[in-house]
Amino acid sequence: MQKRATVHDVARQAGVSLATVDRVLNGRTGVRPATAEKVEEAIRVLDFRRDLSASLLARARDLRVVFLIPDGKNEFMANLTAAIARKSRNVKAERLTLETRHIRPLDAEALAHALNALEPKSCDCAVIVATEDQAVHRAVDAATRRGIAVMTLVSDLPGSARKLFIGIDNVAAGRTAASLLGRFCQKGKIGIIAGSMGLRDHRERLEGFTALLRKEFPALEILGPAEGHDERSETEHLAADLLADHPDLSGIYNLGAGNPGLLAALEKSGRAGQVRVIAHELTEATRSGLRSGAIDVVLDQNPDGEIRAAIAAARALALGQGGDYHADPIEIGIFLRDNLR
Amino acid sequence: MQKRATVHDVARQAGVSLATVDRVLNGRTGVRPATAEKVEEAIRVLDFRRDLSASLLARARDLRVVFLIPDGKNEFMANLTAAIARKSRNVKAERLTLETRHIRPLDAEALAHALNALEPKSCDCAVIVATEDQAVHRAVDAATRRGIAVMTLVSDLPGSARKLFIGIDNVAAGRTAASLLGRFCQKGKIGIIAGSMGLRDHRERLEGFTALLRKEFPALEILGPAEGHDERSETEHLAADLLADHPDLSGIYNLGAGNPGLLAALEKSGRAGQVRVIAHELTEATRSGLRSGAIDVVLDQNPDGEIRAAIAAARALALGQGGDYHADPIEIGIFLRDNLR
DNA sequence: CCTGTCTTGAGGTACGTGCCTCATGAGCTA
DNA sequence: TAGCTCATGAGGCACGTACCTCAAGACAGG
Repeated sequence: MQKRATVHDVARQAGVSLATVDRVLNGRTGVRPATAEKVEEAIRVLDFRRDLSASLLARARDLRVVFLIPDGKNEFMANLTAAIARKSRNVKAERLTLETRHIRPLDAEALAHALNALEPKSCDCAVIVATEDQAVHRAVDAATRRGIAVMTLVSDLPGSARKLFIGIDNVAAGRTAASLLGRFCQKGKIGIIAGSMGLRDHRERLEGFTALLRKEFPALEILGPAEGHDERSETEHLAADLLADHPDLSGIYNLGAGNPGLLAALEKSGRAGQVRVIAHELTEATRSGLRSGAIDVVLDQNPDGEIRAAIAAARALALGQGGDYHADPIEIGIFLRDNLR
Repeated sequence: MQKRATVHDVARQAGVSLATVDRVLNGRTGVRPATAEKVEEAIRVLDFRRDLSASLLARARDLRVVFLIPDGKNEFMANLTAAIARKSRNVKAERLTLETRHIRPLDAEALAHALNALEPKSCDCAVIVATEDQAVHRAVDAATRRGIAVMTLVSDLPGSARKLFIGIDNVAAGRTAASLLGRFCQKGKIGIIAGSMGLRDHRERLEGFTALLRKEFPALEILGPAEGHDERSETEHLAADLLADHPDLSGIYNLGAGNPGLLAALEKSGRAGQVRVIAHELTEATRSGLRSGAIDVVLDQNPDGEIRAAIAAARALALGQGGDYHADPIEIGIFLRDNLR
């Protein structure tokens, strides 16, 4: 078995000193491009990889990962925060520090401001739930230039300098919902409730859902989407109207939040368990809906898995060779009453 | 923020020397029980945790994890092996070495022999796909006594000294299959095909499936289980007979392997796409079945996730304080054509 | 008392990298 | 040529743990 190459080997191979290798590896100034190229060539030849253990040990400080998570009553975001706190305990022994900062939901300015406030001295990697906005876009690029690796979580910011997106394929999630609901319902109408068409993930789910349902189950009539703004009472009204106006309603797909409202409407209509319902994210509300039979299927993002992936990526990105990291994709969790965890 | 306690702090707190702390931490001989207890008390008081980075760095050798995987034509096991190889590249930089050794399938003696051959000098942790057998049981216990942490993968060995089981809840998987198939099929007969009732995971799936189907969907009639011994041709015959004998067959649950045979039978009968089919494990065969519509749902164990969990556990178990490690549970992956990865 | 065994202390080196200082030399400008 | 900047080399300390040697003390049995 081949022994791993060390910085010493790289220095020898490149014909330079340890100090120069160190300068190149850690992006310090004072190296001629030609010399840097020699070092990089040696790294390639030897397939050198920085030893993570030694690297973390030698740094005085831990690897710091800062999560910028929307605040508020959104239970899914609270689950994310809880998942971070859980992981935080386990990674203490691995020289990792996780920090969560809460941002006002949908406040792009606040998010950009928080990003700009991060200093590379106290933050190696930022993980944000992105809002699609120019100010955020600029803040991501600026942070990247300062040497902070930025990753997007749940909601992506394509085109920016973010190193990685961690989240599910929302178009596929929509298709999956349609595929299940189509098999569940032979005929009748399917009502769609969304949070807001201003949200990228909601748009993508809707797109996947309607495209597949139209193509594969043309017998089913699509109603909506109605926008409940992820709000309990508003969602309840929408669902109540759907149920009242359409006695032949056979399914509901709620691709946003506001599930407590949906459940209340189902309960009051007396048709819970008769109408097939698919919702998103395992929460207190959706779990109890699954148990009671009011909800048939919940599609979930698996916050723990996402946090785990973010941490793994942070380790690789902050200390690794950079570009070539490829994360395991986050799978869409599908939960029935019978495989609730 | 509190600075992490080091071995020096432990020594001071316990009123002993560094050497003694080292002896206790690494299980060396020559420490009186009373002294060891003082050290352990200090560890508890300070909440000391061995620094993984430094620990791995100081050891001359890497942390070695050996996987004992059944050989043969089983595509799922091949996927496991491939997942190990994939991970192996990524963990090189983290002072981890993964090794796969192949064992003749269902050969308990061979498995026990391989376990007994492992030396603690060259193996910190063994991961086995357990066969339920006394010899294996004894070999697991013996390896544990030699200082090798043993974990079971996919198939458990309850009652042995194995530190952890990594795999899905097979009873829940069976329930999930029943829950879906019940919603898909309004009436008619459901055929069950198993590999072998001698396999623990197959028994558990069957148990979960039949219990839930009887309770929640009493209108559906259960046929079987028939045993196809995870074999292509045998499974094909069973499926062909089911289809021929029961024109009102509305669903099939294959809880074992042998899916190529099942697909062939469906194809020849001309009823692919009309009979609802649920199978296990994403493989070449089941993927193509999902794409063609012959299979509706595949329940999957997620080999990559299992290997990831095994590695995380190995790190924690081989170097950690031991007992208090708790792994994330492996989720049952549910795949339709529309969320195939 | 002596001899042997067991327990404990003291101190060192090593692992691979990060980060620091200081010296040296090359190349430039005035 | 003197004075300057920049590129590079040389070397050392530090991080926290593993593992080694050697010596000293405790305590036993004879």
